[in-house]
Amino acid sequence: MDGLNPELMRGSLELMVLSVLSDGSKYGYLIQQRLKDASDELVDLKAGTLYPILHKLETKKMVRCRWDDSTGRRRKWYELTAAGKKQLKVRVDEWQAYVECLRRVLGPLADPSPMPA
Amino acid sequence: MDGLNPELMRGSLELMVLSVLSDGSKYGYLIQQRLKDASDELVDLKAGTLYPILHKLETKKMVRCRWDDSTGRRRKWYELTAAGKKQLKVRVDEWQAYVECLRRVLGPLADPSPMPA
DNA sequence: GCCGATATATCGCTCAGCGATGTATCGTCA
DNA sequence: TGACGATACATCGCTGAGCGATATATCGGC
Repeated sequence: MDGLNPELMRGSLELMVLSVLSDGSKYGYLIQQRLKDASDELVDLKAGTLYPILHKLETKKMVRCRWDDSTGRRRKWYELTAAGKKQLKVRVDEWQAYVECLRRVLGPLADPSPMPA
Repeated sequence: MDGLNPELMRGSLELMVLSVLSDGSKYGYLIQQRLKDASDELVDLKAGTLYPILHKLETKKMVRCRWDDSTGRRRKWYELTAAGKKQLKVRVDEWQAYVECLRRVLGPLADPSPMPA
């Protein structure tokens, strides 16, 4: 995590990983890069965060994985399972509900208040 | 927390408490109720969560507080300090940035996809 | 040959949230 | 009157996410 409040990110990292995997299988390091790109450098998942997440997703059968040793670089490719895709939808819905809820709680504070005239 | 993913809420609870205090001073239990109301029952802060947050905000001088023993009910009223109001603005901005960032990361997934025709 | 980037893995710390528990008062209903 | 649920505040200790630190190994460029 970089420019964003790290406390806020807690809980949405798994969603982000699932999301990045939704447009095709990727290996860990690539996921990390894609996430950084997609977020304008704001989300920079540390290795100590990313890999445990991937292992957890694998245990829960949300992703399947396959080692590729054909190049010098050992790479572990991850792909969403059907359960993973379903889970992603659930997580996105949870996220939308959360945002909507916060909007309600924040009330007028949530509105982009322009410079006072 | 009730209908929402509790993992997601982590990190935004303090923001919510500050937010509820922004329209006037309140005591703990009242904050809890207001938050529940404002969120359509979705956010139900437990006492074991709320009071430590308030103590922390007090320690950080984000709120000032005053006991009211005039009624039988011992109540501790909390009020945002100037620093607290400033902090609230910062937190709201962080929240907006976070939401915007997630929208970018989720990409097409973030769009409300209607029933397929 | 050294260094930074690529690539994965694990251990252990920190800290937020919260369940459990404790205390005390109030209003209501039997 | 006594029981019970709501009001009102507090603290202890557990769980689990995130991550810093550390380890290992390969690759390309200078």
